[in-house]
Amino acid sequence: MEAEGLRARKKRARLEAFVDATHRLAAEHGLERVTVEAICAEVGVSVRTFFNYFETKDDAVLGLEHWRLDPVAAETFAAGGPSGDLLPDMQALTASALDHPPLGKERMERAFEVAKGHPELMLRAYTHLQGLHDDLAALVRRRLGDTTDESVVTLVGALLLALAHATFLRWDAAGGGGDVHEHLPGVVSDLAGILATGR
Amino acid sequence: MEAEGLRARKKRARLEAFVDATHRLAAEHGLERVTVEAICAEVGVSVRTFFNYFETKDDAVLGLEHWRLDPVAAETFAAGGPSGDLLPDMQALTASALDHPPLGKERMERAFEVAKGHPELMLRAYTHLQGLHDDLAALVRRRLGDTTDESVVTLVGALLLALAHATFLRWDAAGGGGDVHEHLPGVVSDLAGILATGR
DNA sequence: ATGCATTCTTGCACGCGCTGCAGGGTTGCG
DNA sequence: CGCAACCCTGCAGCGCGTGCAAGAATGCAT
Repeated sequence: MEAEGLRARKKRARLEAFVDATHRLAAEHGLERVTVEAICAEVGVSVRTFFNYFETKDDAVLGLEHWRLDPVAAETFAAGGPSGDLLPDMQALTASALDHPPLGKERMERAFEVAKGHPELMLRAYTHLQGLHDDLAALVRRRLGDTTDESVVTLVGALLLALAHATFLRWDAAGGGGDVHEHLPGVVSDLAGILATGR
Repeated sequence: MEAEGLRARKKRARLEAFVDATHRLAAEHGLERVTVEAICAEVGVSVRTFFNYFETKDDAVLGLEHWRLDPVAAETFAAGGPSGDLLPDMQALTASALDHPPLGKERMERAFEVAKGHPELMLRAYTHLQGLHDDLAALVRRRLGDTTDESVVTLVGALLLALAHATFLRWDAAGGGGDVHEHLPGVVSDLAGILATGR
C-alpha cells in the first residue's frame, strides 16, 4: 500500500534531517557562524550532497522546495470566488497557503524564529515565491481579465506577500501561540481601514 | 566656491565609473557573466577598491549608496500631509523619491533595464531600503500614531515599494519615454479601484 | 615648498558558497 | 541474478567578499 518507495522516503528523511540540523546549529551559534560544512558534518553526509537537495544554504533554513499553492484554493480564487470581493479573497488564498506548510508547523515556526534575525531569509523566500509568480500572475490574470496590466499583477502579488509577512509578524508579536492564520483578518482589516479612510 | 574638495570629486567620479562600467558590461554579456574582476579591469582599478565602494556586486548595478528620501517630502508625510489621505500622500512620497535618483536619471533607467532580467536586484534594493526602514517606520509611526503595530508599518512599507516597482513597470511598458513618475497616478488609481470595489 | 596626519588604494591570503565532472555504490525491477 | 536508473561522493575550481598591513595620494599648516 505504500505508494512511496524506499527511495523517496529516504530522500524525505534526509531533507528533514538537513533542515533540523540547520535549525539546531543556527539556534546555538547564530546562522552566520554556521557553515554548510558544519551542517553536513552534523547530518553525516558530504557537502556536495547538500547542494543536491538545496540550491542555497538559506533554503535549508526555510525548508523550501515545492511550496505550491493549494490547487483548490487557487482555482477558487481565479474563478472570482469565494466571496467576489478581491480583498477577502486574497485573504482566503493567503490563509490556505499558511495552512499548508510543506514540512509541518513546528518546523515552519522554527524557521521563522531563525528568519526574524535575518531579513535576507525573508527575501530569499520572496524570490523563491517568485517561482510561483508565474502561477500567481496567471491566477490574477484569469481573475481580473487578460487585458490586465503587468504592473497591476505585480502589485497584487506584492500585496499578497506583504499580507503573509505582516501576518507572521503579528503572530510573533502575540507570543507565537496558536494558529498563524488567525492573525490574518486583523491585518487585512487594518489595511482596508488605512486605505479606505485615509487618516 | 567649490564646496567639494578634489577628494570628494574623485570619489564620486570613480563611483560613477564603476556603475557605468557595470552597466556597459552587463548590457553586453549579461550580468551573471560579468565578474567583479572584469568591472575593475574596465575601470582600471583593483578589485579590493571595488569593495571599498560597494558592499555587493549588485550594488554597483543599482548605484546604491545614499538613496535617502527627500527630507521635506518626508516631513510633510509624517505630519499628515499633503492631502490628509494616506494613499495620495504615499503617492506624493513615492513620486518625490522617484524624482531624486542619486546618480541621475539616465543611470537609473539603465539600472532598471538591467534589473528587469534579474529579480534579485529588486530584492537587493529592498534590503538596502531596509536601511531606510527605520526612517520609514519612524515616519509611518509619527503619522499613524505611536501605538501602530509593527506589522502595519511593514505593510505600508511594502506597499510603498510595490507602488514604486509597479510604476517602473508601467513606465517601461509605455516605451520608457517621459518621466517615470507620470505613471504613478494610474497605478495608484488602479490599486484603489481594485481594493475598494472588489471585482 | 616642506613636513605631517589623514585618507585611499592595493596586493595578498583566506574562508565560504556553490558548480561540473567522473567514478563508484545503491536501489528497483524484470 | 543481472541490468538500468539513480544517488552519493571527492576533487578541482570559480567567484564573491573580508581583514590586514604597506605604500601612495591628498589636505593642511607652517
